[in-house]
Amino acid sequence: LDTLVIGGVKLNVKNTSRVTLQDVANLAMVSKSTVSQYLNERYKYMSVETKQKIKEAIEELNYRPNYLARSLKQKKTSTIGIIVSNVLHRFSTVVSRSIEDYCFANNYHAIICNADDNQVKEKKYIEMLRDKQMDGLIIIGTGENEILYRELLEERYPVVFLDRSVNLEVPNVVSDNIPATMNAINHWIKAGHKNIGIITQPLTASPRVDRQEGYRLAHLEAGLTVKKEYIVATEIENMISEFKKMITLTEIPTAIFLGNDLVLIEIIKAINELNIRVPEDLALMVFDEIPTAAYFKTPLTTIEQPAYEMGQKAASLLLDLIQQKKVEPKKYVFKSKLIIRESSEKVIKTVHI
Amino acid sequence: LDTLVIGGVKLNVKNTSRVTLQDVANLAMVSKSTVSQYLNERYKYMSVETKQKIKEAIEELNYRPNYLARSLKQKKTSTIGIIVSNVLHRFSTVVSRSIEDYCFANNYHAIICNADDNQVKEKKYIEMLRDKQMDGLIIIGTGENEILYRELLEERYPVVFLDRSVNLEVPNVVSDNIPATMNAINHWIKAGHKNIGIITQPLTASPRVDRQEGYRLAHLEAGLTVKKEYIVATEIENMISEFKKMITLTEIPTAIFLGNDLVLIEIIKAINELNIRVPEDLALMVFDEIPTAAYFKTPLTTIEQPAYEMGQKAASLLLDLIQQKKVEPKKYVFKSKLIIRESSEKVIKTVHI
DNA sequence: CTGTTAGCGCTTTCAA
DNA sequence: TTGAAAGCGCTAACAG
Repeated sequence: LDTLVIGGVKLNVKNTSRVTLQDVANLAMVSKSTVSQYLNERYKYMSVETKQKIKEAIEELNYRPNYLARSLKQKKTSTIGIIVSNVLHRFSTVVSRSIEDYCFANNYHAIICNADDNQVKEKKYIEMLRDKQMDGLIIIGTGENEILYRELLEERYPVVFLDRSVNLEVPNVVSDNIPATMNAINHWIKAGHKNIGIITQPLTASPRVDRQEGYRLAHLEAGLTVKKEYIVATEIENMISEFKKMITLTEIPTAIFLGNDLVLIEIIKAINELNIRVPEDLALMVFDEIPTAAYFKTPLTTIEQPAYEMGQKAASLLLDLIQQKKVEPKKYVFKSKLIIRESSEKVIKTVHI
Repeated sequence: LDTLVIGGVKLNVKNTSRVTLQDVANLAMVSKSTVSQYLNERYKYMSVETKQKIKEAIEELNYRPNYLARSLKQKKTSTIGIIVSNVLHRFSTVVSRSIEDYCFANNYHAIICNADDNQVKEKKYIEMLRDKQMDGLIIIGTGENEILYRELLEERYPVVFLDRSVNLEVPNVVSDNIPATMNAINHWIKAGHKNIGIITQPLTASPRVDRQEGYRLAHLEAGLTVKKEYIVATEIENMISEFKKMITLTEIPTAIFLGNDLVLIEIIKAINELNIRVPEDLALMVFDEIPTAAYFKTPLTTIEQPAYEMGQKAASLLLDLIQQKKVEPKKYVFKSKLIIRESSEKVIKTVHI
């Protein structure tokens, strides 16, 4: 305890790093509650002198309130948690930045956790965030903790799912994966492609399932058969070898659809190594826009999701939930956009016999 | 309050969402402190039956401890804050992921905040993180809050600076910006370039200053004059127009060094639009590795920083500081690596008279 | 208009 | 081996 003498009055004051509301009250010679009123801007019936005294005491002591104590008492932290499945996706970066912006503007805080596509890690983080009394959660889930998700809902804990949907009564912000992929595949079918492949990560997350489903539906609608050998859903580590298998089939695909940016980064390595020409030997599209897509050796055709808008929507839904406003527990679907560049533009000549 | 009857004993228990330690104690018919002992694994003198009773009560009630309350009492949160200058840099993504990994492995948590290259936002976040009683901070600073930084140090608050150094007695994890840039520029000078440009964001952050300095030193060492018109340090928004000015000088640079990935994304737009050939018309290098650098129309020469290692180091320094271990308040310098690809490889023919 | 009082949910002596 | 009591820093009824 330091001793501070002001106007002849001697006061004990804790050292600067741990000034409390009590210290301010002592110095201003009012009670704790009055200082608390002041801090919470409940000036209704506060005299000008009291206000002034408190203000000076706060400055003098360089006082800052302890949010932990406040939150404990108020039973709210004004903080939300974000579980990101994998921070290395560009999509995740943009989404979490968007959510943070929304929170900042609304005096909330966001804490971002990277589940790293790992179910166990996701579970630990969800529990931790609850234990730290986050007011709510936005989850870009691994999709593999359904029991836990269900528990959260049963306890009426505010949660919004993003990107990856779950079959639960909860708001889901997603993009139109099925129609967007159908549209992309149709573009190729119209250009004459008959042997189209698709590569995604394992089908543990709904967007991957939906993209594969869109691929399938486009084929069915066009009356084309869906060939098992052209459909790969595997871990990043095995992707190159699976790709190599696909392009050594007797009937090689003329076009391949890539499930996301991480898939692209793998496949493009192999394409380069094997000197495959894009799109002459193989046409390519990627789900997810890449900032430099236009400057590739062959500019890349991509599907752009409105990531920023999706983040804003998810954040606003969550804050509404937290503030007990009425929120429909439905899917909020966002439209994504096919951006055609060279990599997909090979025309297949049809041979007439 | 719900009523729960167990073994003929009637107990009042709060509804599931807010089970407290007191509820567990009631159900197990022991005192709060005994439960607390159990939670903190102080089993020393605890009877097997007590342990068992508590265990069952916790499961029965689905109890989870409130970290806020614990932190308030213990005066530590086991959480650190990360201030990132701009999440859109790939470097920041990798660094924060690295720090999070380190924390996860050490039972700490990291909360990431995006200062968005904005001094005011940075200040707000630093204050918020302190008010939330974070045990320490890793700052990739805007560099414009020196007074605040100094205050933190005076209060002996654990802080580590990363990427951007400050002239304070504090641990700084940085890469070798000056020699790395000199090395890169020397590569061009040896190839015969005499008119080399450099474009960075404004000189508010030390890496930008250092990269420009490395550029300058390489010129001085080689006895080449440094031309003002070849040095640009400006906001992203003005970058394209400044670049266009540079390439309409009477003596056009034959090579340009780009300060980071965000600069590249701007400049490459203009290069494409103006149909400038790289490296024939203009050689290019970028500070910062880009995952797809090898697959550009002209594969990009880059300088790769050991971002992951830097994150690990910063995190370990900070945890040491927090645990009162001795930490030298010096610069911890990491070596970056020049990765030569085509974009820089133009040989200038020297004309002999 | 301001102070008293009683907690928020947990930890931690100290005593029994 | 366990429990009682005090208190972390703050807020909010309620009195006065």
